[in-house]
Amino acid sequence: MSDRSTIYEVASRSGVSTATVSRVMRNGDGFSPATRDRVLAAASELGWVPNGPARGLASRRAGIVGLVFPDLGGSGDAEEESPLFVDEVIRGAERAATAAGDAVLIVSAHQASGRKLTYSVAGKVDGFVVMARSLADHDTAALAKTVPIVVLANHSARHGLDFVSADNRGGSREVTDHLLAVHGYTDIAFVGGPSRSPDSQERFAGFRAALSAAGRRPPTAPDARGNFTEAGGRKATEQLLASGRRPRAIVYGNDEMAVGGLAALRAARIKVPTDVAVTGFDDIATSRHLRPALTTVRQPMRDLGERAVDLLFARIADPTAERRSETLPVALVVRGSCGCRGRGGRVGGGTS
Amino acid sequence: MSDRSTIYEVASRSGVSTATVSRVMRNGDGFSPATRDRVLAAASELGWVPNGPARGLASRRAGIVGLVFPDLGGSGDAEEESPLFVDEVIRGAERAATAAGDAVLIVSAHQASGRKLTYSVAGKVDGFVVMARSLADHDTAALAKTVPIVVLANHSARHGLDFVSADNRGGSREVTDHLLAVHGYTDIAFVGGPSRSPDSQERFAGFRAALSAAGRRPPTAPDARGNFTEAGGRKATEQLLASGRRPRAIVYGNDEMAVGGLAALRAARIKVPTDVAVTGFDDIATSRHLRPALTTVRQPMRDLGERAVDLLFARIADPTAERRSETLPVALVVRGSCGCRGRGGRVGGGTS
DNA sequence: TTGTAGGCGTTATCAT
DNA sequence: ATGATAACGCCTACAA
Repeated sequence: MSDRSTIYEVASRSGVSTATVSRVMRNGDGFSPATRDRVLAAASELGWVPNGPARGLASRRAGIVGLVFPDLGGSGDAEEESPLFVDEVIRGAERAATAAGDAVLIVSAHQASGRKLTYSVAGKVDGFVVMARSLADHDTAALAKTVPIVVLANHSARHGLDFVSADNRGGSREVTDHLLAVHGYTDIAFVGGPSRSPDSQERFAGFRAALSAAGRRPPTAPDARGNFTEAGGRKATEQLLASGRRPRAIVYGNDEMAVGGLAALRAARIKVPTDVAVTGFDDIATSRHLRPALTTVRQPMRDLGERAVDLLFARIADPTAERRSETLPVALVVRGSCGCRGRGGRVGGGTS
Repeated sequence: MSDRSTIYEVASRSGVSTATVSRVMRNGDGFSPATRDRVLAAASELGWVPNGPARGLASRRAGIVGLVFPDLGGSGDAEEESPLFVDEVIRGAERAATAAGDAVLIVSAHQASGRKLTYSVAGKVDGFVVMARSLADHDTAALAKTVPIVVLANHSARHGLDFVSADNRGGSREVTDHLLAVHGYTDIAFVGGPSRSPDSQERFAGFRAALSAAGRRPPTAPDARGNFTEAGGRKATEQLLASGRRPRAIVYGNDEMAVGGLAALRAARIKVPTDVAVTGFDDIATSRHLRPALTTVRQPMRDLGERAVDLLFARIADPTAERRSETLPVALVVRGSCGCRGRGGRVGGGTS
């Protein structure tokens, strides 16, 4: 009730040594079924569970992996970034960690507090999965000197860190191809995310690749940019329209911006997809409820989290192994905003 | 690089004792600025951070709080429950914990694996915040015998556990009042959630209270029930219509079901809000993008997480203190689905 | 302001 | 199959 009991009490209560209790609690072998039952019974009666810290200290493994994700500026009412993405990744990570008997410690990082905040928990985990844009590059690098790390983003190749990412480029190319090939649209605008965002860069690259492959000359820069938020997408679209541009289709860097874009287009009395087709990237929950429903690209968010944790475990197991990375396939989700009829489901597989 | 250094190395490298290094790392006082700098420099050079487990063992505090949330059946494509709620709570908890220098460990619990899963991490944390419907009641009770717990749900009063919840009853009563007083609707149906869900029960109670206060005789049971999912809401609505009932308004137990309901009504060629008004509960992200946008009740999800963690800290600090509980106010969010014009924002405050 | 030393509750190594 | 018994890395009185 008050003071938690220890392995000693459980040991004496069940008439065995602490070593045996330890063995039983670790599900290993080296004890008879009878002994096992006695120990478990004693533990249960005392409401005892092995002390994590003591365990971690002795075994040199906390049994906890940390997940650093970008702080979604909870202050205002403006959704700074798609929360869904983060949450799904968290779930995937939790699943993979649990499967391996570990737990997940979450850390929200505001770019600023990055270093300090992260160090305060670095000692509590066996390693970190660091999501893109949660830490400044140099902070990530510094952190990597203290504990094993796997980055969840496109780049970081230059940092020599393990990483896993979605095939942003391939997905972007796929939607663009769809617009080009299936609908025959040729004048397509691209509304990108932050210029420094690797994801944003990759998606633009995919857009360009599709255009090039179709024999068209791709632009050297996005027609407009937003910060991956709904408001940003609206503003970027307004600018695009204000500049006099009237593309037949607009490829947005992500769903949230597409949502904002849809609002801007509606305000400008431009019909979607009749006058202009629209596509996004991410497939957030809202997308299928819009009208027209948004044609977009779905990322395997859960899988991203899982794979990142798996790579982390591998890295922890062998700190000197060669650098590894994985790119997960994405899937085109065709709905109404591109001009296709009905609310069709996913189409095609991913890219490698 | 390979083996992590210890406090001893940092101590000798900076020419002080381990006690002093410890003091510096805990941000306490009792050391000169010069010493502080030397220690920090040494630590930085060695890439050293205090070993969490060792620290936890010695101080008897892991510096970690656990958050148990319901497993959102990641298997199928059906969203079993509003993920937003869980995620926002997680964020709130993370914030409160961080503010106190602690970290948050997340644990997804499938009703089944509840006991086992949870015990495997019970030793790693100083206490748990257990979200509603993540653990069976008896598992929660059992867990509470091992570590301090705060429940995030309406009931649990009977278990004598601390808890924090949103004012489900008040919010439900408020939307219903709105339908009654502002719109003058009298024939209002209620589509509830799982009968065993405390949230569901409270919301129905609020619905009844509003009706009673308006001099109408409230039903003894919801007109239909769903499992808080979109599919469930659709099905429940179809049943309602199939039974021949044609209410002037439908109050749904949550937003997801309202979304499904909207689809069912559309399929039945029943116009919202012209023919029938609709309201939800939760204010999920999708709600404001629907058309008509959904009138609903917003819960202070983030705050719920924060308060729960705060209560947990208090409980950890004083295990023998009296039981405490808190009910947080909710806010009515009036949009188009109830019949109000435009996309008005929030209205009124909460209830106590 | 700083140092000394015992102990925190397990795990893991060696025995038996 | 089961026991002794050193670590494990840090905190925290207690001293100085």
